[in-house]
Amino acid sequence: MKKQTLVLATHDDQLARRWHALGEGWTLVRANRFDALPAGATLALIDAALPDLPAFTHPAWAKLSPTLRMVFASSQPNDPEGLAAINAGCSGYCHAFASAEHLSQVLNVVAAGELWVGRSILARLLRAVESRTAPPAAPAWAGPLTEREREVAQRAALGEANADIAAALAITERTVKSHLTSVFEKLGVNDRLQLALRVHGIK
Amino acid sequence: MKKQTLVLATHDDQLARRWHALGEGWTLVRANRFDALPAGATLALIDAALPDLPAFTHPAWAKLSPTLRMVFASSQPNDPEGLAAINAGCSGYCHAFASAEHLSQVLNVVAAGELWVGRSILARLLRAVESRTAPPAAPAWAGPLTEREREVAQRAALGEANADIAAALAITERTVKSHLTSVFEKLGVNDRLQLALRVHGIK
DNA sequence: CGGCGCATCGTACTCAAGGACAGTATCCGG
DNA sequence: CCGGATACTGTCCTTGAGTACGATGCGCCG
Repeated sequence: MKKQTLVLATHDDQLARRWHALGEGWTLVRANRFDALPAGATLALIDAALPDLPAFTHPAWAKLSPTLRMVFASSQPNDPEGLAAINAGCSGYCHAFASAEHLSQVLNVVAAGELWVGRSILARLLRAVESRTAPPAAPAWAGPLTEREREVAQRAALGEANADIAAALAITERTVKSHLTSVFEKLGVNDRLQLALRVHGIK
Repeated sequence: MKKQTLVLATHDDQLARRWHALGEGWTLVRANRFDALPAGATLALIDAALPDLPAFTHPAWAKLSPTLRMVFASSQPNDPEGLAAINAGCSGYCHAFASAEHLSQVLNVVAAGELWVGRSILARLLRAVESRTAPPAAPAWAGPLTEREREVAQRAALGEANADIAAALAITERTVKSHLTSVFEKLGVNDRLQLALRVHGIK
């Protein structure tokens, strides 16, 4: 297997020496600045402390990400920064002073085209989706509601007028209002807008 | 480095032979059933097609996960199953017939205490949080709105009454209505509920 | 059987929302 | 200097939403 070129992008000589320790398996190239990333490179380990590092929202990241697989290394990793890095197009996020074994593993994974994020971030991601993949199975808001009330609430929460709901369910507008009154009371809200926010998980 | 024991849990002999190919680096042990997982094992590759596999919600998973690092291997991987597996306590999720190199990588990562999920699931996770962390950064809905209109729209979308918004912004309720009228017109909606759905990314 | 929950429908009332029509003041760029 | 955008305010009016105070019919369970 031919050695792949790995760009070590850091301004910190000490860190650079440390990173050079993971020498086997890679053709190492040093870059002192973000601007100095070699054009043809395909894999880079990027120090969060680089002086000229652009903000994650800067288009430079989007420009690089399609061709360059970037691992963002922070000396003080934290979840928000990690998420931002991944969102910016980085393929990995880890501790800058991690062990050579760990860094190698991260780089191997990323070089293989996968993404790497740590336990902590993954756990946070899972928690985030959990709360939005679970609802469809068990609509938490519909706890004490009856079947009919749920139908009406669902439609009201999507912005349908009472008259439309009545027509759709083949009942009177009066009945729709009746159901909604029950729904409001049971869910402890005052109007259909509050209901909508509740149903859709806002507030 | 002492070889770690890896349990290959599958009922499928063909798959078992295939998995035995990743022999180096592990002490391989075969298990034919979920019930037959060795008590002291610390790492297991589990076939999704196991006949006696309990549902992910079954307590058996929670009982195993603290001591046993499980990689769930499906012959037809899909995101929902992957998410369920991770939520059930598995440390990894991958394709059952993936290459030996790929499986080794997954197992190494998991053995190191990290979690492994594929690009696809990770991307889905990112999208899920993106939509709840990004909005503050780039409110797409506020395209043609003026600064003041945005403030009013934001509050209205959270269910505040016109009078409350007026009080909060130290203006007249009439002015709030005026701004909202502009907002409705610009966003092509009819009332504050539609506005709320738009602002919060529903519809 | 009698109570209870659920779904349905009626009339009447109050009120916030939103639109119609209009006016004043500021600031900025051609 | 004037047109245009923005912010702010006013009055009048219509309408939908929500509530109050009812009523009827049905199925279920003790």
